[in-house]
Amino acid sequence: MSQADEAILLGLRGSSGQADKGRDITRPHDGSHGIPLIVKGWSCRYQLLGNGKRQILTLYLPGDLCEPFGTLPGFADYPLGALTFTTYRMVSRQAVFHAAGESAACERALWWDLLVATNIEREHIVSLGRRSAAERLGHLFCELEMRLEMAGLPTHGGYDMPLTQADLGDLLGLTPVHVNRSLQDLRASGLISLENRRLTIRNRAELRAMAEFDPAYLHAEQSRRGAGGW
Amino acid sequence: MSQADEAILLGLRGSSGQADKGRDITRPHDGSHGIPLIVKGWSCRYQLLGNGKRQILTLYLPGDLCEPFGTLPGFADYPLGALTFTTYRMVSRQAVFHAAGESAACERALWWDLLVATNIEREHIVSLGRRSAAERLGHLFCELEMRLEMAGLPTHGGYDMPLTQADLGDLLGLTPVHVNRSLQDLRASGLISLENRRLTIRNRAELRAMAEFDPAYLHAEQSRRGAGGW
DNA sequence: CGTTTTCTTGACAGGGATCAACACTAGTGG
DNA sequence: CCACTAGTGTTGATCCCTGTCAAGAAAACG
Repeated sequence: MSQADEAILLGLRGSSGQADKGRDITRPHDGSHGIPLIVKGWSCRYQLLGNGKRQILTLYLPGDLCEPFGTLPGFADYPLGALTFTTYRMVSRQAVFHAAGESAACERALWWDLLVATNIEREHIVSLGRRSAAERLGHLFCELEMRLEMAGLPTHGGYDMPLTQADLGDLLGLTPVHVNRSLQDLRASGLISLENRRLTIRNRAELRAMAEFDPAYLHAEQSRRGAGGW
Repeated sequence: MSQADEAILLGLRGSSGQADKGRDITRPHDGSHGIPLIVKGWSCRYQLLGNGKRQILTLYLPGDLCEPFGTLPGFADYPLGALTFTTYRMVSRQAVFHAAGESAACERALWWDLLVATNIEREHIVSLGRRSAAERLGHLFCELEMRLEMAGLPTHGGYDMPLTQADLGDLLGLTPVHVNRSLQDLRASGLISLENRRLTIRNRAELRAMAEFDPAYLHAEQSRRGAGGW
């Protein structure tokens, strides 16, 4: 995708908004506002259960378009909440479709986004189903590093990781207490350090190995390339 | 979607194929064959882990189009395996796009399919992250009942559920042994019966309540309706 | 029928949950 | 500037849900 095409997508018009930490950006049944494009901050789609538990479904970082092609009316089934103070832009479905029609590279970028988002959710399923607590954390930290890098954010010497241990628990299907203890294990193993909401990967190779993190599913090599062979 | 439109989608041309139980229908890097449309049998997309564990990502029932808009070349990241003897048809991406262009209802049906598939994966995440073993099983059985019904397959008086307890474990992130014991609990509670691969829901209301199954995420009411307001 | 797969059961171990304090940090207001 | 408060991180003790290992039944299959 060329700079120009990227500019088209990132420059999509739409009403800007912001949400404080803990507030919802979007809720089911509150009318279709369009597709949120995260400008700053971390947010997530989540589900609340009867017993008060929360499960975070997907994490959105700055630059992420929440659902590239949006939803049909009446399909916004899960709330979108701000995990930190977040600013965003609501772009209309039509604007996105228009951009896709204008440039083949744009359209391809949107498909790419959709498929990578799907893969991220699938890796999430693998983590929740078959990985231990420490492995889930390790996998997440590896994924975040790559995603931030792909979004053009700096990750040299670590990155800011604003999630609380409770957030991590809700994302990875664990209790805050157990997140705490697993983090200590990771620190003790010399794989990471995490203090003041700043995460540093101290031994990337070993961390990736223990978490079985294979970056292929993020298709980073295609994220900024020209149109492929289709 | 009218009968005619549905016929267009279900009647999509493509090379037919079949796979015995346990064999793969599609593997990463084996060239792009198009989009598999399951005709008969149950299949799944899965991932294998280093220690031999398997995690099933999504389950496909007869009539399911595996990824409504297909993937981009080089994006088939997970194998598609047959859980029972399966027959399928490989339809080309172009054919699907052509059908979508021909009829607005067709296009809408494809979007619907994409969004419902996404919701199913998200509920899967919730189950794996926050539900107990018995709840996961209960939720799955409720979901399968609805999906089979939506696909036009009979569910009156129960339905055939060909998955082994090992398959259920790989789907729900559990051990076969624990699946076995949790099933016995569900039977003892009078919620279900499962024998000879036939499942009967004995108390739907209570089963849905204990699993917190809310059918809304499947959007059944829109699956066979005409074009909405978009 | 014999063979393989699947289901069932028992004993035991362990990862993660739960409950409950306490420490630390940061923001607030007097 | 210093309590005061609320949120977050840390730790300990204990419980239990689920995993592991192993062996038999039962069913499916050729």
